Amino acid sequence: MDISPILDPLNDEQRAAVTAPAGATLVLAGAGSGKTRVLIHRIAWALTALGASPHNILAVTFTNKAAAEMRHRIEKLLGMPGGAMWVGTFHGIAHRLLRLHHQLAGLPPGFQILDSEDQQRLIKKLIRAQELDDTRFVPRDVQYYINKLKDDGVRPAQVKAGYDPMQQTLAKLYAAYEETCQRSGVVDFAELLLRAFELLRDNASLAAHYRARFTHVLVDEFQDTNSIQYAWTRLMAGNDGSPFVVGDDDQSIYRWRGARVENLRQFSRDYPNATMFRLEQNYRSTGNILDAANALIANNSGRLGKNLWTSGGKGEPIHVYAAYNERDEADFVLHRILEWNRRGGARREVAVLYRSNAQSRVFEEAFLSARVPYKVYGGLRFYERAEIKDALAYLRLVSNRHDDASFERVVNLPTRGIGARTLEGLRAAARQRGESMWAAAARMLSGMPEQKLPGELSAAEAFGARGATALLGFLQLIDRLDADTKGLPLHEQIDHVIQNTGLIEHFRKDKQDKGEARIENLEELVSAARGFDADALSPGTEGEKLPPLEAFLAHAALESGEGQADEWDDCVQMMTLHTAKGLEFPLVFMAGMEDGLFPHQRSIDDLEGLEEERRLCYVGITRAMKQLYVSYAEQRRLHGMDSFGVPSRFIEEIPAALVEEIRPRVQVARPAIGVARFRPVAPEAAAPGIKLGARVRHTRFGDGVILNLEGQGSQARVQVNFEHQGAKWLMLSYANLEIVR
DNA sequence: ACTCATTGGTTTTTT
DNA sequence: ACCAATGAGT
Repeated sequence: MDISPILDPLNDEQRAAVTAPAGATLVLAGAGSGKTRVLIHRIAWALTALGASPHNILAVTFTNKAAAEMRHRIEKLLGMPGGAMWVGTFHGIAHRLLRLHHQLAGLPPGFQILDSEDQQRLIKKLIRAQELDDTRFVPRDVQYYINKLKDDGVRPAQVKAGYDPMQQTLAKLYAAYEETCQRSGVVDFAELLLRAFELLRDNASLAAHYRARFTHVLVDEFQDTNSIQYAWTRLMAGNDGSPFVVGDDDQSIYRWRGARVENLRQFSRDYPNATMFRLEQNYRSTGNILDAANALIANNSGRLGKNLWTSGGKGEPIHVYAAYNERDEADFVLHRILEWNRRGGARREVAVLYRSNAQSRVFEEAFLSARVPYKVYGGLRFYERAEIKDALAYLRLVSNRHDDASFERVVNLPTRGIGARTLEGLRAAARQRGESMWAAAARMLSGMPEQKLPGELSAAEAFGARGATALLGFLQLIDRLDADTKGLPLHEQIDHVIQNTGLIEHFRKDKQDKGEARIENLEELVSAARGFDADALSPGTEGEKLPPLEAFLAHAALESGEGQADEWDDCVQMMTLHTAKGLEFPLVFMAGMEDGLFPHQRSIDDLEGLEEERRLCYVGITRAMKQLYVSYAEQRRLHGMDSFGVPSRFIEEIPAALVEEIRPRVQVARPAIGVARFRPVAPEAAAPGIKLGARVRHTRFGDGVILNLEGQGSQARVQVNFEHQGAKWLMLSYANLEIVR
């Protein structure tokens, strides 16, 4: 086979990495240095020069999108289908393993996947069931606690709760949660990974089988792996196997969800013979943009070290705009985009990046009124919509009666007279016997004589006559749906369920326009099912055939369905900095660059958090190919309150030589000659009594002492050390400080 | 069971 | 400001 297409498009560094000898390999790849390309060409290299077959390849990514792209590009490069390769996300591949070996993994054959919303609802139910104070045990926090333990591989039995009653209760909740999941036959996302890990850890011969098979294990975005993913990768690759991992410690922005950058270092320790490569030549951005990124990230400690360079030119400076407020900022961005447009630039080449989703609003309003098409990424995805999840819950019950989460979701939707009382009785009964709600209901309503446990109530006692009838109706409904749809094609199954559960009527009643949209979404679900082809999604199935309904449900949970339909419309792209990772745009705006917003207030105080924010900023800067605009608002309406901001510290970390400040348009009356703000104004003149050490009062921040003064006239700033809020920089002209004493 | 008012809380996101 | 979740009242 001709290997020139594999090696020719590569630079020296890339080629060295791609042709590395079989064995552990670590590629530190800077932003825009051809990371994915190296991964893909490495696979091609393994298949040609190293004599591997597609059967031997396991390639793991974090997102479905990345996995799909990888498969696509390999097949294109090699000109052949790579069906026998395992290419997928950590979760997808873990899922596949668990389906194949569900018995060894201790799972029922039809187990289903709990997404994080389902998980939270279930946890909430458990907290209530244990009659705990849900202000002390916040479902979200408990969810985080449980997932953290799972990410670290800790099972309930191994939790060290000590004598702290809070910890003990949490540990009890974790145990109860696990029990419920196991009984219901459902698995959450963290559980997929943990089970797959334990499966290999506890079954030496199975692990040996896969190690023998996957002689080439490749991992993308290695800096995003958590402990379990890393441990699993090691089991899969073996200690003397050939893991080929690619990552960039400077782009680690998911520490908050369990990612461990340390895994990059750990890799070198665990594989002392590993070859390491650095990709530092950047093909994306101008020199100025790279210099800015390099300078910024140099402020982080403990980096593995990397300096991006380009053979291209310096390009334009980084533009910094100090907006008066957030609307002025949006206006500014809008006009620059119109200008870009006028000069022949496409809208899809432009990205507006921000720290948090709420910030998109002002831009949307500005774009809307100027009729500039835009697309906001993020937000609710298809399979996460309430009505879709309702329909899926029915389907899940049809497929598995013991799924309590689904049971609770739809037992009274649409309302059929199964109220809180009835459910409480049912929950209590189920808890007492340690069975699912379905099982408890069926048992109590069967009318069969049974042996009662002491203190157990009869159906009539527990639910009342009306509740009992209604509940029986629900059980019969589900059974009927199951019987009526057996053997039907998937989409007809789903259509039948939607038509016969009363969901349509339920949403039709919705007075607002929402009901209509919901019904359309349900119809869309049917057509999604019609187009669903399980084989196309996980090719190379070797006896891992799943009933179509179950395959579809797993698909819905694992791929929440990021619609890529209108990606090619010519729209301005708007998204958070996190979402932007891995993408590139000729023109990039980073908006809302104010301390407290970015870096975010909640990360500002600890070093680790701040460094992660800095990496996020690094990610943002390195998205830009040709032009980068950075902006902040001196005044911003946040949570309904006006507040004054100071420029993000990250702006100052960009060398001044690379920056060109854009002066705000002169407001209101033009000064007669020259620029007023350059006229020296004694601080006293602007604000009497404002001097170092003075005690001042701020309407929001309270009392404090002036630490520092800077700037002149309308640009004057003060740094005040507030008694309760700590030190803050404020614009003197907006801060409205009152001198105390 | 549904409607309306009040309350709390607001980073980032995949799977 | 805005959303979701809760609680009181019809």
